[in-house]
Amino acid sequence: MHITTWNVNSLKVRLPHVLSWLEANPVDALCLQELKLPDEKFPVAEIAAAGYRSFFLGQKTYNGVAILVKDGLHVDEVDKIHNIPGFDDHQQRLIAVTIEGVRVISAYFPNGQAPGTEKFEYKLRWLAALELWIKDEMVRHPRLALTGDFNIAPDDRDVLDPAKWEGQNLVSPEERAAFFRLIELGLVDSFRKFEQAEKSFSWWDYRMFAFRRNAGARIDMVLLSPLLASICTGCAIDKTPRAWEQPSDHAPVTAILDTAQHLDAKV
DNA sequence: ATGGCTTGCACCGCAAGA
Repeated sequence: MHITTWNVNSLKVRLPHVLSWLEANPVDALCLQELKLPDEKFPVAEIAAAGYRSFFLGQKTYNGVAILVKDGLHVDEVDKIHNIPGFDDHQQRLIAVTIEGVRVISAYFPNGQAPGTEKFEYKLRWLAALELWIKDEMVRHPRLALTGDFNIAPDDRDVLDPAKWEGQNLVSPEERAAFFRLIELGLVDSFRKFEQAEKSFSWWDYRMFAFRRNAGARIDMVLLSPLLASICTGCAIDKTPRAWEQPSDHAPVTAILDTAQHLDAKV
């Protein structure tokens, strides 16, 4: 099973990219963030024509998340979740479905603006609620993938110039501590399970020729429960769509799970 | 250097992203 996360920064603008990327990369689940459109404008038909079912939670202008599931895969209909249970939020930032027994979560973590701001406080509250829910969810779903735009660069390797970033949003000690509390729950950063090129990033600012200079950050991730991590055979960032005309500022990140191996192991 | 791009909204400049 191939699971991808991609912050598309407007699904309306990026739909052609999503469709051509899927044609070349027919993954099983494509988790999207920053749809920036209300549910009534979600391009269900176009995505269905490409062979995918859409599960989505949108809103006007901001946020919005979705999971596109390849036709033929079983999705547990009663098991859908919209936003973090128990966390009262009008921002649409999380959706979860169960695909072939794998709990797949598409999450758009708050940006946080800057430490000390109200938005940063909201980010920390959101992260605390997420941790609480994920802890329970991992008990209910031993096969769990938490994917999305984390808006946290967990390690100094995950930005081009750590000295420039010090103390700022995305790398602050509070955010990194919240990220490592997820890791302490047992989640594995699938990207770091494998040898990767140095200076591997998933987001590059639109400004200052950041992509050309590779002035980026690795903030988009697929975290896996221990059971899924044990059958994960690879994780990669695909930089190609970032170089397309009118791109998203984020690149898709794909984790590969050898689910057949898992089923054999369970017998 | 609080700028630099890109998007959506709603009116032609603003908020928000990371």
